[in-house]
Amino acid sequence: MQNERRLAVLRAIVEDYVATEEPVGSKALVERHGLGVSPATVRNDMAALEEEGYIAQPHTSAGRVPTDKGYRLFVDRLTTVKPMSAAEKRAIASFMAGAVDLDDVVQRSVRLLSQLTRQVAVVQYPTLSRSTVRHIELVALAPNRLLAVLILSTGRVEQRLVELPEPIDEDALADLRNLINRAAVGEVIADAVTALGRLVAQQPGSQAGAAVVETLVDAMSDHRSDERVAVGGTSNLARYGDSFETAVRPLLEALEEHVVLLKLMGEATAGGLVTVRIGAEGPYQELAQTSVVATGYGPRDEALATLGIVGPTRMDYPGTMAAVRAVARYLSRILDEA
Amino acid sequence: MQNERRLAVLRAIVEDYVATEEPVGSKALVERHGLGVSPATVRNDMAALEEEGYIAQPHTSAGRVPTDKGYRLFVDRLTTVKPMSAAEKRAIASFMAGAVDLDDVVQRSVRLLSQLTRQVAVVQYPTLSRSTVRHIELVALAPNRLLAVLILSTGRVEQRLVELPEPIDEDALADLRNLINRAAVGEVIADAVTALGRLVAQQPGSQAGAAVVETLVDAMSDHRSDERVAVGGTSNLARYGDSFETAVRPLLEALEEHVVLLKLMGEATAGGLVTVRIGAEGPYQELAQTSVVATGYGPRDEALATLGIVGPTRMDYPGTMAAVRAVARYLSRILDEA
DNA sequence: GATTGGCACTCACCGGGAACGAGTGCCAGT
DNA sequence: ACTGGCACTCGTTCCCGGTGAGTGCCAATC
Repeated sequence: MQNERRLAVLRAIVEDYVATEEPVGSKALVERHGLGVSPATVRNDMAALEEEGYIAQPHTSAGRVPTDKGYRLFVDRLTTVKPMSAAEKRAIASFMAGAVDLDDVVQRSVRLLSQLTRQVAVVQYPTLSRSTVRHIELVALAPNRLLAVLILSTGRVEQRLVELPEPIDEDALADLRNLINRAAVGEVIADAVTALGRLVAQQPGSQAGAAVVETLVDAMSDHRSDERVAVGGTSNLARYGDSFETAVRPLLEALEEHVVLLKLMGEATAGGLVTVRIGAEGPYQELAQTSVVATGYGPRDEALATLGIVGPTRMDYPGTMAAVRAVARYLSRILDEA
Repeated sequence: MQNERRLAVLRAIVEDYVATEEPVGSKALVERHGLGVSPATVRNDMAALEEEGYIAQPHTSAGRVPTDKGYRLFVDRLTTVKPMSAAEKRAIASFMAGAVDLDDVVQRSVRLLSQLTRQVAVVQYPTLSRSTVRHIELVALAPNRLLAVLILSTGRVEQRLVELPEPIDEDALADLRNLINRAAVGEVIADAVTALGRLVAQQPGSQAGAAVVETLVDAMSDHRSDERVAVGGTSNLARYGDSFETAVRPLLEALEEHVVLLKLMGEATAGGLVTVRIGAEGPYQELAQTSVVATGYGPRDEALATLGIVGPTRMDYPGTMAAVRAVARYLSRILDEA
């Protein structure tokens, strides 16, 4: 891939195909983009591009369509990230303003992202693993039953019922609460788990304490809760038009299996870097027709969790990447403030 | 509608059409169901049924298809609720066992319901309005900033940040916590709101208290949180086959608009009563091709919230109704215990 | 009066063929 | 290296006749 014009032709093909959804021919190309050469010349370039695997034709006597490899080259070398306009930025800000809690923030983000990109948006809730304990509350519901509430730095709240082997009175409960909070508050989850373990080892007497700690440790190491995601904009799937059995069904299934979904989104990347997975590059061959545009987010650009969109390989990559990055940035900023 | 056999014919048509997805003709009818009469007789009955609007033919020389009115008669008079088998009951119980919190319970319910019915399942979270306050916790995050956590009888937890106009110390916070809890715990939301209001009126001094109460009252009367629903089984939409623009897109859109969705599900009905809305009977004409099977659930059969499925008018109503009822019953029982 | 067998009729659903046209590859000329 | 010309491919569309499922009606039967 050296020839300059060939790249221009590839770019033009991608842009046209994304816009029209139809295989693009040499004539239409020179007309719509000011390539300054004749269709025949473009045809030669197209033959070369096809030879190298960047484009393909669905059948003889049809125009060309970008392959996964073609899209890949396009996003790697032919795309300049277009920054969001001031109006768009304002729209984002006003959309996110007024969120009351973490749930709300995440919900708004998916919605925003799906509207900006007109694709299915996915936002993972901030992982437990790297957040710190802000407070642990124990609420007596009955003499031998209490509710443990775990409040994390990201604003996440986990709650668990604890059945006690023996009743506990208010004073003992207050002591326990102090003890636990002193050990865990401010610690990263992993450290909090070990600190709480040590606590039990030091005080073999308290059965109630042991039960509470067990539940807390359980909640902290529950990786299921790392799998929480919010999904939005599924109605955009209706635009897939053809190929329902082959594209939409597996995607809908993936969207319900959060583990699968998170694997699909891939590792969260920090610092404004947006990951693009095109078609068969992803881990599931049933989803060979879908691409993922994702990035990480979190306070102080820490990539606590992933966020992004899932859509057909035929999509507006530059615009989508810009939107994903912008939303991740706003979301991170909000977590910074909280 | 008096003739006994005509009803049998209608029932047979509905059952066959639901099973085969194809317009059913007179000959196939007498063959598959032991009607004991000739096709010609059935044709006469069918002509009468069509006259009365219970069935229709897509075009001349095609079989008959039930109309909304036909389905309506079918579910009203021709259907006997088939109880779940023991195996199914066991499957349900094991599926729901081991849920750790309210979120988890609701998630499992949607999943279960969508698998049982092979339709899109919807479960509304228990409404705030009729639940009682179990505990209110105030956690100091900074001298002039605290987190208010509202724990309700259904297991729901709402949390809000409160910015204080002036710093507050630990003792004052403890006092405030006691005061608030004494006023609100055990009360229904509406009563708790008035009780808290009275509290502020009696103690005009405390600005911090006023701020906290304001936030709490706000959270309690926030009707947005009544609109929380969980949706599952969307991949079953892929089975719609034809009619994507007309049926699937509006449905996907409705599923994202929780307000719309709840209106669609209708009023929650208690006591094992299952509501069926067929096609155009619902409030949205874009969803004229979809039916809703729903019921209420809640502790002590109180209908705190709605749960059900959304699917094509052409569905297995008896089986679906049984599944919806069974899941609602289990869910209610779990809330009873909590 | 209800039921039935017979029969003509309708009409969606193929399958095949012809016309069309977008798009290509190649080649000779500039 | 580019371009105009040209033959060729092949999917798409339209038309058309055959087929068959299903109907409505009628006269005959129980």
